[in-house]
Amino acid sequence: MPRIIRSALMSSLDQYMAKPEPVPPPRPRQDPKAQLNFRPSLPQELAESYFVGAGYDGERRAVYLKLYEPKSQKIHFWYDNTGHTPYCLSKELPEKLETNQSLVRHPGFVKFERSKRFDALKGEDIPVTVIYARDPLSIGGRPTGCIRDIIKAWEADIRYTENYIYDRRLEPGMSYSIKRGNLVPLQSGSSSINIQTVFEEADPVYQSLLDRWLRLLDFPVPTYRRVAFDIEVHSPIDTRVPDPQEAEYKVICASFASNDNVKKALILKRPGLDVEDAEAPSGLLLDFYETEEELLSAIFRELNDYPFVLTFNGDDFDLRYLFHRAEKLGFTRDKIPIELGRESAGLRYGIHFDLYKFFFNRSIQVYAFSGKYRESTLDAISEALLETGKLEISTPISRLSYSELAAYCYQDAELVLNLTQFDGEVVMKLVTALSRISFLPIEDMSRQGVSGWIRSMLFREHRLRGYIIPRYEEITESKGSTSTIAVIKGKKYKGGMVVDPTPGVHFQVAVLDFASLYPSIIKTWNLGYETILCKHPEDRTNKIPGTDHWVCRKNRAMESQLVGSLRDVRIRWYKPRSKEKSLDPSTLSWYQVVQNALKVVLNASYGVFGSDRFSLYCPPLAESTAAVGRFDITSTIQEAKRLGIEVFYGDTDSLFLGTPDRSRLDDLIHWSKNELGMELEVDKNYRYVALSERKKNYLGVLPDNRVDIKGLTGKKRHTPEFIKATFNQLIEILGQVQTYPDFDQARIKIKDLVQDSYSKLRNRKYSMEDLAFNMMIGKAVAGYTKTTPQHVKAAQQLSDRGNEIKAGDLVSFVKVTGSSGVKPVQLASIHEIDVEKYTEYIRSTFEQVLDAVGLDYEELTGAKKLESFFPGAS
DNA sequence: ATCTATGGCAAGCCGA
DNA sequence: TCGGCTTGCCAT
Repeated sequence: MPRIIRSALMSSLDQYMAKPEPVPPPRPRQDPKAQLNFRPSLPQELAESYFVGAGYDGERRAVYLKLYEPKSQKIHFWYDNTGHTPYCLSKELPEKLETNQSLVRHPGFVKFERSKRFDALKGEDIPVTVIYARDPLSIGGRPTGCIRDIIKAWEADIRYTENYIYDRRLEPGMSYSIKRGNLVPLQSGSSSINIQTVFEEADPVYQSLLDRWLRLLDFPVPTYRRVAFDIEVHSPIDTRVPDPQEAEYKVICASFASNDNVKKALILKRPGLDVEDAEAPSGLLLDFYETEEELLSAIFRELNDYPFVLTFNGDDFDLRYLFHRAEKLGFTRDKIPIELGRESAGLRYGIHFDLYKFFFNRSIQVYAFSGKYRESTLDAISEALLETGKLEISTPISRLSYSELAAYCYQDAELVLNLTQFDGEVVMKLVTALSRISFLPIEDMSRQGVSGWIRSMLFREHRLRGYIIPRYEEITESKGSTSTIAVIKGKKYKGGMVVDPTPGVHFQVAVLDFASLYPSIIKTWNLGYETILCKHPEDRTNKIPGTDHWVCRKNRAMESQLVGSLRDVRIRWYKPRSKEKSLDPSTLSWYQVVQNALKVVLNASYGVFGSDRFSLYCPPLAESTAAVGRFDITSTIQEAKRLGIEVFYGDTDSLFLGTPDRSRLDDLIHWSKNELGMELEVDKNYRYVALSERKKNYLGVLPDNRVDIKGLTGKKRHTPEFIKATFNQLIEILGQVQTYPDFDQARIKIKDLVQDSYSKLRNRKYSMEDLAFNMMIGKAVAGYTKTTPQHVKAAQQLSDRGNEIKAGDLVSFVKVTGSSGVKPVQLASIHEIDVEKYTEYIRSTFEQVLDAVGLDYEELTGAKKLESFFPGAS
């Protein structure tokens, strides 16, 4: 066909794809599976749509993108038309590689191509050979016989869709259109912010990074049309969770809750249950199905309708079960809209977002949601974030009535949906922001940890700059290991510094900290795997204080620039704006989300280099970062003392300082900026701080009487509830103290408090739940070989009675008199409680605080004569 | 089989 | 009985 004609036909004809077939008209439900063939929309023209997903089509041997068009709220597909092919790199020349028969005869081998890459470890361009392959599995992924097993290959263990995204400079979460069959990025140019004035940066490379982040992070987030779903499976044994691989039992119910107001439960009719009796809980639609085939077909139709499908553990249960169950019932693959991976489950049409995986991620748990939920169960997370827990049912699922079953099943779907809707949809916004920062589509990002996000961001930057991505051992071999000795046995290098506290009560204390300490150090010290311990002899004098390491003066490190620019964008742009009350609520909420997403990534950006599972593992880099941190805080303390400022305490990046007058603190802040290049900020002011001799243990009272408690047993999770409650009352009392003499009053109140608690304990007025210690069991009971801690003893007793305890379970136990010393709450009675042990526990918990404020526990409880260590008290 | 790092405390176990 | 070690939880 002549070229001209072909191109004229491009809009109606595509060489790769079958023409879209018209959707068949609805038919009566004779064969429920008949209408399930999934036909993707493959438009030649498409208005601006969000790039939300990517996959590889093995048949067509091409990457496809899932594009979400926000107006119609539908997913459209675009297949690669650039001829991009899987590849890996070799440092050998083609002439040499051609002699390797198993390589050139490999069925997946396509061709060699000479090319160049910048080798950042050497600091020079090197020749490389690009080895193209027929499909990604030929490069790697099969158990044996892959190209990467035949030769020493570079960049051979990156998922192909990720490779594609990096090479094509695609930006997940951003907007694209399709014009004449081609993918076209939205021409937004650069962000509209004047970089130079906000960030005072002259380096053009650095400026372009700042500009990139602002462009990615200021771009709007669409409303994602989505449905949450959940299934219930009949199980003959009430306590057993059905195996999704076997899928041997019937699916009896599925529920859907969507943000376009679908609330329904699909129910399988069962003998002995009368449909007429079923009364739907208000607003919930009940749909009954005669056969399981019909039910599954209806579920699949629903899944094919939504661009986003939310589950809680759908990867490992719901979707997996449905897939295998459908196969068992004779559905052919093309009639099942689910694609199973090894540890994930995807959908043909939409994006599957498994909230369990995302909320389980420790970075998300700790930094994004500041530890509000402790267990990654739907119940615990909803209770913490939505303040609505699950309804408990006592009847086994198999014996519920239709309406009970529907209500029970639906509430899970609704909770899952709500988890993406509360607080102005923060979760969907957060996911979008993280996807843009990591250059990973939502489905991939949400299933990886923060190290995967950082890896992806760095790999992408390597590709962008034409750097070869070093192999793991190249870095460790050329940079060696660490030069400091860790304080804690078994650790690789020395970490942060903790200042010995000055015990006592200190009034008017300012807490200063370095803004993003480690990321700032990575930025100002030009730290990266390529610059630390560089090849240039003249740079050996550029020492990292407190180590034997040096850092390059000539080349800028990519990590330093990336981490530094993310840090700047957070500190100088999003963080201040996230507190500006004058902004409209939705902008404000987006800034808070971005600020938080950046915090999550930045917090991990130093640690990953010290993790031997990280692909750019570089211990001297992590070590140097921590060493500069110690240097910075030590020199700041020195300077503070020189300025006549008292230093009471400090930990890693924070200093507790006396406040002689504000101007002297300003002097210190300026000194830090000028001498260290570090931004020191006043984080908060305490009316008073109580310090004991213990590090990481203190109590600080804020001007509004709120109290910060750090590290004290009374606040820890495992502490029995009654002690926590009493402890909180103690804190309440101390929060009222304004000046020294007020401690007199406080002491009397505390005395009453403690005595009251004692008498309740002796009279067995507390419930078992109040008395229970709650400890997470870190591994299976059998895994404790060295010692048998108390919570393990309790778990053992439960196991003996057939109550299986798994790693990660919370064990509740009480201390009892008798040989074992402990019993799980379920098995103990109030009369066995060991009052002495509990008395002792109260004492030690309270002493931690009372010590610090100079009150003596013995006196308080009347065990010793009344006398105070306190100035101002009699 | 997933996991950024190190420093520090309390409690209890267990062998010397 | 003492002290080192294990464990869990927390601070940064």
